[in-house]
Amino acid sequence: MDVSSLLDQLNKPQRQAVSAGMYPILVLAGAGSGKTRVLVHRIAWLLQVEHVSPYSILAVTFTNKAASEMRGRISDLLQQPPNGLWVGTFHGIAHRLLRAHWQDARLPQHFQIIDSDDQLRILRRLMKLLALDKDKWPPRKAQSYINSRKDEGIRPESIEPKGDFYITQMVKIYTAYENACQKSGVIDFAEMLLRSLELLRDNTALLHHYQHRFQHILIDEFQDTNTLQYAWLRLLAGHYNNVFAVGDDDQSIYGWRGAKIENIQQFTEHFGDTETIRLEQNYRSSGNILDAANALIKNNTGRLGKKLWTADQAGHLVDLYKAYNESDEARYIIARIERAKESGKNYADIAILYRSNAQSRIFEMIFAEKGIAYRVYGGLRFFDRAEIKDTLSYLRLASNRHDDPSFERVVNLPTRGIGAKTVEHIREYARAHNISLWHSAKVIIDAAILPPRASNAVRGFLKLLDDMSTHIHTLALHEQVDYVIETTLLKAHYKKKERGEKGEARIDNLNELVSAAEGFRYDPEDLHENMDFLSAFLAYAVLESGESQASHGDDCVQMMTLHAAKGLEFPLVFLSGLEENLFPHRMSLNDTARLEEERRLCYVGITRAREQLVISYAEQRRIHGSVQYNLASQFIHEIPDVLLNEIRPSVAAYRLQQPVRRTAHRIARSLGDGHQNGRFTKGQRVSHIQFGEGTISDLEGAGNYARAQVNFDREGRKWLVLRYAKLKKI
DNA sequence: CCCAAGGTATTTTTT
DNA sequence: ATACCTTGGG
Repeated sequence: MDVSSLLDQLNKPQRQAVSAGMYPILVLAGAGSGKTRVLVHRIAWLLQVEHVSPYSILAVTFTNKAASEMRGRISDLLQQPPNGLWVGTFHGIAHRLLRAHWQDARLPQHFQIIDSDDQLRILRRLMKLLALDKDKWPPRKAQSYINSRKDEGIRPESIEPKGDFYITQMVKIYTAYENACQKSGVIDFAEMLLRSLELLRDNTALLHHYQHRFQHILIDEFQDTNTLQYAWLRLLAGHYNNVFAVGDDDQSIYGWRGAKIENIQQFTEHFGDTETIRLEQNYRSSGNILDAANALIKNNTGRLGKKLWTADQAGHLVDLYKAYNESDEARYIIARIERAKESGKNYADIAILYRSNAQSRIFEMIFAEKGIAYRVYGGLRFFDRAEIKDTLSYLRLASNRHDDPSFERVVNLPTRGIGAKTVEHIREYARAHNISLWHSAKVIIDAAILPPRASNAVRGFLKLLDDMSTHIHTLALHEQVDYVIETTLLKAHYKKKERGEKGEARIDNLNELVSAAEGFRYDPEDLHENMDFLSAFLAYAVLESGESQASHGDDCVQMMTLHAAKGLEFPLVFLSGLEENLFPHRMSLNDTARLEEERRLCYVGITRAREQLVISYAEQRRIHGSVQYNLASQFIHEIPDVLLNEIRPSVAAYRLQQPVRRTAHRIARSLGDGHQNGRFTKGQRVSHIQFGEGTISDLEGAGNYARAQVNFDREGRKWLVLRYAKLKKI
């Protein structure tokens, strides 16, 4: 391919980025500015102009979807698949490294990946073992503690509790958890990255090999990297330092799960001689929408700075609808969707975005009422379903019998007379001898420790596993899956246990799993990486269980959270629920950094719209069962009035049907605004029969739903429903 | 072993 | 409101 044609299709800064020299480059790519295009063209440039071997290029993304999109677009541009080129997610690449070097990574050859669900199960069990009261020590807290430490690259050995009891406990749990995983030959998501970082760090020869191999490293969505991923990149890029990072600090919305916006903000400092290129021309949204986005994001501090512009028309103003309540909001939006459909838009071109998942409900109800097709993104994914995970657990045991989490999951599923007591015996023995549950069960049977009935049941289970592994080897993957579903009686179990729709859905899913196995092809690049077909499928199931992001299919209205909307675009976008306490979320109101992340989230939302953006908020909204009265979001006020078209609500009939609520609304509002509620005010000292004395720190709701948040001297903060709490003023 | 009742928490989510 | 989980009884 000739050089000019590669650059011809690009604008000036894009060209500059694609054809930049061999040094660290940061591309600040605004929303809709063609960042994937730049990445793909950069790779083509390296291959065709710089004559870099595909073998020495590594491209890293966060999601499987982004990775496959990139792969597809590279193939399209080159008109052939780029063999030898590594394109994958952080986890996918780490996984590949670990498979290739399992011994150096101190892993069993058939190690398995566990998801956060499995992780939590393990922790629950371990914490029970450590005799920790689960009310005082919630396993979820331990889980997030462990994951956060791993994301920071910290092992338990290097944590110094310094007398802090809480940290001492967490370290104890972290250590026990690590041992348990190691013993079972399983690794969690964060472990995958940490383990591969350590693999490289501790093996000079390996490190040099990969540092020399990957002369060019490209990263997408750089603003989302966490400490560990960043360290991993720096280590791997350490020799050539040819890092090509693409990202947008204004779209960093994953700080709450460890992403460090500082990584992009400090790129220049960390990598020394770098070049920063800004892609500011937007090819997506019309002028007014962009102006609104720019005006909003201007309120954030510490930005790297960037101003989107478009050659496009100003287009429509941003519509703003002030709804009476959430139902009014939903009806208005859906009425507009119907109108848009009539004037020729497809449902699939329309998205409703919201801050939290619970907001989708009211829309769903009205869509159902009107018979309009819709799709909600971000539900339970296929491979996360219980019946699928049950089946996979059997398959995992067939592949690695020491996989304790899987053993625990299916040892008595379907019920086969192995009760809690028996399992406890097996666990006890396993613990005492530091062996896996499967091994323990085997020994226990031979030693005839258990009562005969339990013993027989366990023997039956072990035999099932044995038969399974011997039979399975001669079968094709989908036959293996089918074999397991049938011989373990899982299918029969679901058929019997859950009659009706739910059970049928489960059976369908099991059949679907067989089809998935049948259609499963694995990357030939993995063939030599110590992977058999089954292992590859199991890894795929955990690692790429995805498809929770939008894909257009049937013509239906798209509904999703703002987080799920990142990277997507729609001609018509409804941004709903712009109220204080909801968006920005109440949890983020008191912290500047978090508030700024909410603002970036809003920025992401606005920039999803191509032609028309409609923002809405409700004066009152039912949240957690009680009515709240929120002010319009501060973000609305940050958009200049000249860009907004405020829509006068028509006095709809249903409004008039609810005069009682309206009165209640007025009363509550007058009370709520003064931060008082009936007899109580903020700051009032009160006493409670059970919790003792405290100070009221917040009030909300009205009538029977009125609640007060009380900061108790002994018990801490609690929300109490005034009607029941019987608080006494002091 | 299963079911019902009661208690509790309820932002965002990929791998 | 509601979904999820725990716990207690049959």
